[in-house]
Amino acid sequence: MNSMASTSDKILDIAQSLIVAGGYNGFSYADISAAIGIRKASIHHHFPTKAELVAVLVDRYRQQAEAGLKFLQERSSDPSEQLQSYLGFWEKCIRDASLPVCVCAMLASEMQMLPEEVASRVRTHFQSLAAWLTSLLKEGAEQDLFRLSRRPEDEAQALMASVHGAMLSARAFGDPALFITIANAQIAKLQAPAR
Amino acid sequence: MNSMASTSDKILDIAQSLIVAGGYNGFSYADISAAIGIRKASIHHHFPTKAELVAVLVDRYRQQAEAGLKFLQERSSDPSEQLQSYLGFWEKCIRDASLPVCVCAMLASEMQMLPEEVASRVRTHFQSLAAWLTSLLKEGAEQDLFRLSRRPEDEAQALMASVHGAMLSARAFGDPALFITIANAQIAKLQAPAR
DNA sequence: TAAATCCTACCTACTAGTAGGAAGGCAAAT
DNA sequence: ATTTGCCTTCCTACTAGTAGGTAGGATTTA
Repeated sequence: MNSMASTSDKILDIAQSLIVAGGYNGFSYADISAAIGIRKASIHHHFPTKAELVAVLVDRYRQQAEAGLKFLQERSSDPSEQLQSYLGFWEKCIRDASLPVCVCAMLASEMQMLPEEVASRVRTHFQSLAAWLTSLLKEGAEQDLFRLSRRPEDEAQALMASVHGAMLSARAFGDPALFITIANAQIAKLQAPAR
Repeated sequence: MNSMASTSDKILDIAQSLIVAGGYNGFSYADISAAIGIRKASIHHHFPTKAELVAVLVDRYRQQAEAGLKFLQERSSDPSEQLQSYLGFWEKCIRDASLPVCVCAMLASEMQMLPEEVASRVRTHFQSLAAWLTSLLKEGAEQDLFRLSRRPEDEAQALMASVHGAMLSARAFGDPALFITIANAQIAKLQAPAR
């Protein structure tokens, strides 16, 4: 499966795992070169500059994310279930360390020194995720599954922040289980107010 | 005031502002050198290695943070007020860009490739902040100011995650106001369930 | 044959870190 | 009082290694 992946995809795969480990400044072409057994210059053939590489990487990540969210929407019409699936996805990624943190969350922390072509794409991902969560909360509120104490837009921002913060805490404490603990506490706040 | 600060303090000040901008791998001795008009070798005199520099920096940051939190506790016995002051402090830091994000939150994102002497200190800060928030929430719950839907420890983790995530979102969107919007939404969830 | 892919070999700029000396402050010995 | 010597601070000059990136040739694929 990995052996028949194209070289450029392999490059992006490795780059992504290096970015989630150490951010934009935490990896080099030499690192990728060593990881997939290809020379530095060959990587430059596929991605002339580092900024371009990461820009393409974020585009690919955003596409995958949007496809994934769309899939969740289509699989279940229950907003509560969709939210559970979304958080379950991340729980799995964090538990098996396949993607211990959102690529864009990682890059967002370095926003101030990111090349503009990367920064703008990270912003776009944040916007699209916020929009997805907003419509999810809106629907959930209409179906009386969630009780919102703020505008759906603001609640979505709060939820997104919780998820990103939970990833950070899980990483800081070296405890993957902490992610779902925090996420569940947040869900409880969305559902509890009724009782 | 800055002119009578010791050289090593000036080094730490600059290093801190560089770290919150771009993380551990986002600054170099040359950057500090250029910023305070001292040679690279002189910085190595004060802090032999980069890991040592950042370790001392985190120690200083943690001391300042703990002193600040203690001060908030002493200034007001009202947990609700203490929480407001804590969030107000960060709102100001983010608004005037003096400290747009917690140093340890920044470093935590790079946890996996941090020197152990730095990583352990970052963990310690997270623990001490979580402990402070836990006792704050516990007190608030006893005084019927907060309604907790989970153990105080878990609620504290959720709150801390929200704060860190809010910092990240404010940065990603380039909108300092977003921090307090998210923070207020979180406070509302702590207070609202009663009605 | 032509394009895509990957290579060797190289570039300049920068990385953290070191060796060793100059300048100044300070305190004890003269 | 002045000299001696130590200590701190900062310097110039340098190291080995790494950063992103390039030129141009070889090999593979269509």
